[in-house]
Amino acid sequence: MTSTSAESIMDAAAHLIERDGVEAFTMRGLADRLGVAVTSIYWHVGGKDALFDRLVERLLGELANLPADGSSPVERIASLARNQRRVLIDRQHLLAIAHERDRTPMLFLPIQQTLAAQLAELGVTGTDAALVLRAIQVHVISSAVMQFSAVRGAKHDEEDPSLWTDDWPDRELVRALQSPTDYDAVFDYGLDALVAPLRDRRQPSGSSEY
Amino acid sequence: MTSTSAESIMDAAAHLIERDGVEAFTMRGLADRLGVAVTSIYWHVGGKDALFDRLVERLLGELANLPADGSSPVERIASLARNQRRVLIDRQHLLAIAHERDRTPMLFLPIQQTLAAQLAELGVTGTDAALVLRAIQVHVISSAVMQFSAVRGAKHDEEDPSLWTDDWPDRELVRALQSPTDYDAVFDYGLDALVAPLRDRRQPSGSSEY
DNA sequence: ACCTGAACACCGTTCAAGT
DNA sequence: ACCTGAACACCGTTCAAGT
Repeated sequence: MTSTSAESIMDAAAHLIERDGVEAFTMRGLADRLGVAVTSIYWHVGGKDALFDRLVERLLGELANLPADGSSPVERIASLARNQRRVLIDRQHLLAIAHERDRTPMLFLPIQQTLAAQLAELGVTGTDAALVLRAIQVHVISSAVMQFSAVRGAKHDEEDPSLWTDDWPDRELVRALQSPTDYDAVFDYGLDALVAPLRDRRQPSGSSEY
Repeated sequence: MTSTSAESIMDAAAHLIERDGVEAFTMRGLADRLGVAVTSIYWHVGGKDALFDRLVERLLGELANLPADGSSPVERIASLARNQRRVLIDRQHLLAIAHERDRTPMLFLPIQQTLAAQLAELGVTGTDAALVLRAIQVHVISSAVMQFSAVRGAKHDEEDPSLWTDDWPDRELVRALQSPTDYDAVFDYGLDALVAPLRDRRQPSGSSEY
């Protein structure tokens, strides 16, 4: 009764990828998992490309209607960014697929409108708003894309100590750089810097700059 | 006289990847290009993994000794970041390889020391310096990693206009978001925000905060 | 020391054939 | 409408064999 519908195939694929990673995924492996001939997958969802495209669509769905908590526009923008990031980190493998299929720009879309509304409340509009909006989006998505790869890389190789001369004065810095990167802290630092210029903004009293 | 040394194999591989992309690269294709049997490549440089590792090493070499122009520490930090970014964009395909092999953290290393020196001039040391340093590095590398994928993606698909209701008040914003992203501008905006907190810093008069 | 061809174990995908 | 097995054109890699 493993009714081999398109939807249940996608579920199995997502599960397999989540467990073994994208690079370990094969059509034949998926077919085995489903107890089905490979070719039957082609009938239901199409080839690997179509299957991955559908997975990205799923991720896009999860990104829609994210909550924006906070009592001020700036706080809501930061909240939105953090919530988007959380989903992307939770769905690392789907994010990796979106990346390698050149679909990362689509990840902008789901929260674009909400972000724009919050910026409008701050009086940020037009090309200014577009720039800020994209800067935030690139920060969220690109740092998530890289974190995934970076964290996996950190498990294998030891630090290269030869790059630091032993007489470098700031021992605390050297020690900090030798311990693994806290990507959450790095992300928050960057996000805070990005929204800082928005903090001393008038409410929509007009559009005066300077 | 195409002396098939390890070095000339790497040159050919880099050229092929630069021209046709990473995903189009095959061992057999490289062998054809060199007018040689596939197996001979294995003797000189090893398998595909070893070959890609060497390419990343090359990229690391290019990242060493980047110039840091500017009359103040903050300007030199920004200059360093921009120069690193330029190399990464120029070597997009090698960056993509480094990314998919989980080697992006290694790209931090070549300019880490120079960056630390400039931060020290500003009185930023210890764990503070480590955080700022990593925030800058993540900004440079991750945005470059993503830009590559995003720009290629933008060529295929048209914008999805259904997401913007026609009565959205800010027409200028909608128009700006429909035109392709200017990643240079987005990068500069982010970099500027990241170094902004460093601008109102004392010279190494001490370590007083607040 | 260097290069080769044959062979192996994998891929994704197509297609004619079944029910 | 749904599922199958066989077959094709590719991969990366190993290894015994040549010179």
